Amino acid sequence: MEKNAGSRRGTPALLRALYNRLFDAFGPQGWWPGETPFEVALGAILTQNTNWQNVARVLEHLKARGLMDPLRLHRLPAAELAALLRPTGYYHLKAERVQHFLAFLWERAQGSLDRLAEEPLESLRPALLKVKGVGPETADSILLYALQKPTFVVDAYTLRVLSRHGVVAEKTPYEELRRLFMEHLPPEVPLYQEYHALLVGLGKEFCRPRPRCAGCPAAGWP
DNA sequence: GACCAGGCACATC
DNA sequence: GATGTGCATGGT
Repeated sequence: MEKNAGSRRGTPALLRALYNRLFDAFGPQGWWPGETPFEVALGAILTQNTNWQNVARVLEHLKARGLMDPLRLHRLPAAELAALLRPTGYYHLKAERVQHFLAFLWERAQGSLDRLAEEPLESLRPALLKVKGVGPETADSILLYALQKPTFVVDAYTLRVLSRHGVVAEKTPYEELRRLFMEHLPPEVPLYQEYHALLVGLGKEFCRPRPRCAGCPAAGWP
């Protein structure tokens, strides 16, 4: 157990303090980039282990081609879809994963993210996690940002920031880190969205693999 | 040319 | 259950 997580009593205050400091440093992030829930969900799959700039380029291209649409993408042959996804890397794999998600979306909600959002988080999250190619981070990103469900998104930045500051161990499992936030913060969608976005903002700018945390505004926290 | 980027599934021990 | 590996492009 790390130095701060050891005393659970102080954790809500720690998480609040970090949030406040990040918000002061970076301001509101207004995440996730994307005009529609479908675009957000697609972006969540495409950005797996991939630079967002590459994803953004593909999303714009899809929009320009009139393909930012569940039905049209669903009808696209796998090879054609893969070719469109090429700049995001792992493109054969991602084409399959997008098709699995689309199949799920049609089977479960007739292709409508609005209809999917009618389901409660408790049944939707396990269902999403059964879709091949949708792991916990992708599922939570779709739930929080596309479907407005109060679930916390953990990603590489979340773990790196919190472990560098001694809040958790470096190899803390996904579900444990998610639980840490959800047990100690009120289940508010805007708070969860903003917090995750701020952690990514901090991570991208200051908490990179190396050099370690040069000039980080959260230095000295808590 | 090496390293990195908003993971995930699968094989192996 | 923990660890290693394949998947791949584009920016720095």
